[in-house]
Amino acid sequence: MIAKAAPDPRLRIDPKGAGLAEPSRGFFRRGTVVVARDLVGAWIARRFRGCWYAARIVETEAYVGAPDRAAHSWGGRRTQRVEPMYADGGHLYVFFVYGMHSCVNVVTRKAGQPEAVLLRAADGPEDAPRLLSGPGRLCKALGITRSMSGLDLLGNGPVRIFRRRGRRPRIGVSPRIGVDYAGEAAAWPLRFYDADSPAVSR
DNA sequence: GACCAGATGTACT
DNA sequence: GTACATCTGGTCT
Repeated sequence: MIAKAAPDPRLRIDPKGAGLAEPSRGFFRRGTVVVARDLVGAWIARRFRGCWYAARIVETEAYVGAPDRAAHSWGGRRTQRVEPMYADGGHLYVFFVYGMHSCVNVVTRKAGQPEAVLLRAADGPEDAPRLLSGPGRLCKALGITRSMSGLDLLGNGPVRIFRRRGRRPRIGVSPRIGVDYAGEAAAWPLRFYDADSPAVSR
């Protein structure tokens, strides 16, 4: 049984009026860097008690598997926690960190290739622009918990990704945040963000 | 801006 | 048993 965590009511949407399209499995099986870029401007949605809650992603980071010292799957590490990273593209990897925060990742590539995209921030409502600005806050506001790690984003699950046609955001690139321990990988330009969003940190 | 405490799961010895 | 983590909110300057 999946633990219930309520999303913030301000994120509630009408799924009929949203005009959003769901990407195919192939979208997530592509290279992790490309997916990380394309997820900026996409929407993450969560179903809770029959209602949908959603937010527009504005900041992501790519974690590129065994060669990436910052990734939990670095060196091919394969433990119970990181097992969802080895799933097929389009699954969810959620982990708990610093004793109090959850962080949500979208798994990329094919099964057995442990790469993923961390969702760092999304646009919040006007009266709470910081509600979703940071990986811990984003999880909290959408009610995403560790119990959802390993879920499939495609199909009929409670967490989904959608894309909207039209204007693509202006993308900025930088090294990843909070991975100073990762040696030379800490400098790799694997963070992508919407250069025009106020929810993006630093 | 810098600094720091907080709370605990996870990986490793 | 021990060290530390894909972070945040508060305080102080």
